[in-house]
Amino acid sequence: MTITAIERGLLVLRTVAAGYTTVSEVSTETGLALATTARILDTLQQAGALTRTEKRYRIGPTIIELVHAEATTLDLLGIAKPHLHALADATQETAGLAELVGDDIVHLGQVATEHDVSVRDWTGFRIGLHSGAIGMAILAHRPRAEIDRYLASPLEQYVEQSVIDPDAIRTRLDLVRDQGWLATVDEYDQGVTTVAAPVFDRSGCAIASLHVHGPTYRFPAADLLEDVANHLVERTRTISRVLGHGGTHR
Amino acid sequence: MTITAIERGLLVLRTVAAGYTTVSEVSTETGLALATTARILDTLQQAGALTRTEKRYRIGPTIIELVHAEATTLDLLGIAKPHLHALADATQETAGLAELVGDDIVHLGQVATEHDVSVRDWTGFRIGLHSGAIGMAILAHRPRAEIDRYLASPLEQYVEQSVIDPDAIRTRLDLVRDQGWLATVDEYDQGVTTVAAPVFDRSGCAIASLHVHGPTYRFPAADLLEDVANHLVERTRTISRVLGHGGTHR
DNA sequence: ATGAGCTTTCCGTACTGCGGAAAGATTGGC
DNA sequence: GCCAATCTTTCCGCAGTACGGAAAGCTCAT
Repeated sequence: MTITAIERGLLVLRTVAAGYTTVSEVSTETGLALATTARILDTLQQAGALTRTEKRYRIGPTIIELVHAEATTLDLLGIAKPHLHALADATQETAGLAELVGDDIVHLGQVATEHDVSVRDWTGFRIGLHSGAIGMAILAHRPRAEIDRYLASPLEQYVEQSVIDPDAIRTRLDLVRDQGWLATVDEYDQGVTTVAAPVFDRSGCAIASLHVHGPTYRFPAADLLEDVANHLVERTRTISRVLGHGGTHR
Repeated sequence: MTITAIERGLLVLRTVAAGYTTVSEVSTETGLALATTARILDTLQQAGALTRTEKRYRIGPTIIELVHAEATTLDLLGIAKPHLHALADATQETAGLAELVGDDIVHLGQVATEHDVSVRDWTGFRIGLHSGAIGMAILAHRPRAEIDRYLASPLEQYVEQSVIDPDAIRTRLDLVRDQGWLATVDEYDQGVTTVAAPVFDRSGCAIASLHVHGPTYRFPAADLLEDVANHLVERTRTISRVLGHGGTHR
């Protein structure tokens, strides 16, 4: 059973987008009663989904914001996808992309190698920035006030090895800024090592990170951490450039 | 009184756009009961406002289409606005822009001169393509099959002087193609003369038209029709170029 | 096999959303 | 200025929709 009022709300939005902009035009086109149409239009307007000029309605900021959030995400993943494939091939481990949303990271997508038969898919998963390399790679390149505010708030201990001491986290953030990447062992998930590097937007703020992760017992292979990290940083530099940034190390 | 179900639908959409993508995440974030949240998500998904991959939701095509319709309209009007002002100044009459929507035109905006104190604002008004110069300027530069289909359908007689004979309309369309513009007297509205020219997109199809209109008793001034038409065509050529088109007459 | 956590479905019922009608507002013709 | 036409807004009685607690179902880790 679906909700008729929501269906009608969407029908009215589509009708307005199609160019029928007054109460009576929308009522005629949708077949809804005038009073019903007026009430739906008013509800959508008060919620910001429609705006009203005199007696005519048009699509409002709330709808535009929905798509902006979605389109930005789709663009970033599209740009990153070939790089994720390249990283997965080069390292023979899972490569992934996560973006900053509020004080959390959200996984946008990942690419596994063919021999990773039972790899967990983190796509859509959301977790705090301090949870591991993926989040701290981003946090290190956020405005100072934002970092201070985040570290002043209570930090959740996701696993036994979660680092929640602000000073210890600051040390890690310094490391990210110095070398351009961060590796964490067993923090994001038990038995998983993660190497991550930040992706920058035009303004120089980190908005996402790219990472490679694998089981700690085999990843990274002996003496190959720097190699993986260099591959990673090279890819994030390219992606950042596409987004209008000059790269971390000029 | 507004409609709670529609408000909740929009709240759920905003929550998904913010990165909370599963039923339980959305329920927790919004404070809605699990069953309620599940039903709202399902309704939005069936209407195309959300899409679902496994147990995660994201913004769907219906919402993206809403904004596309709106954004395209806003872009075109923004581009045309300075030209409308220039035309209004040059002719001392009202200049306007209308776009093609289905088999109709919809007025996007108009600019009146200061001495037009009681001019009617057609913004948002929708009417068939054959209603006058504004629509026929567009129809003349649509694909042949589309013109045939339109002229084969019953045509509404909006006013006494409406031309609804397909052969007579085809003659007018030929005229538009020959000279680049069309003038009609008393057809769009009683006592109003309209001069219109088409605006082209990148592919060479007319998607909108620019027009100047005024009371028939004074517009256009004696022997100045060609002058007004030339101003108009010049402006539509510039706008079309911005949209990626080479112009009607190379 | 079992427990935890999440999703889906059920179902009794309260109150939300509905629409016809009336009141109000605007516009244009005379 | 008056009046008719048309559109918008508001009212209100009521039918049935949407609600949410609870249970059933599913998935995954141990």
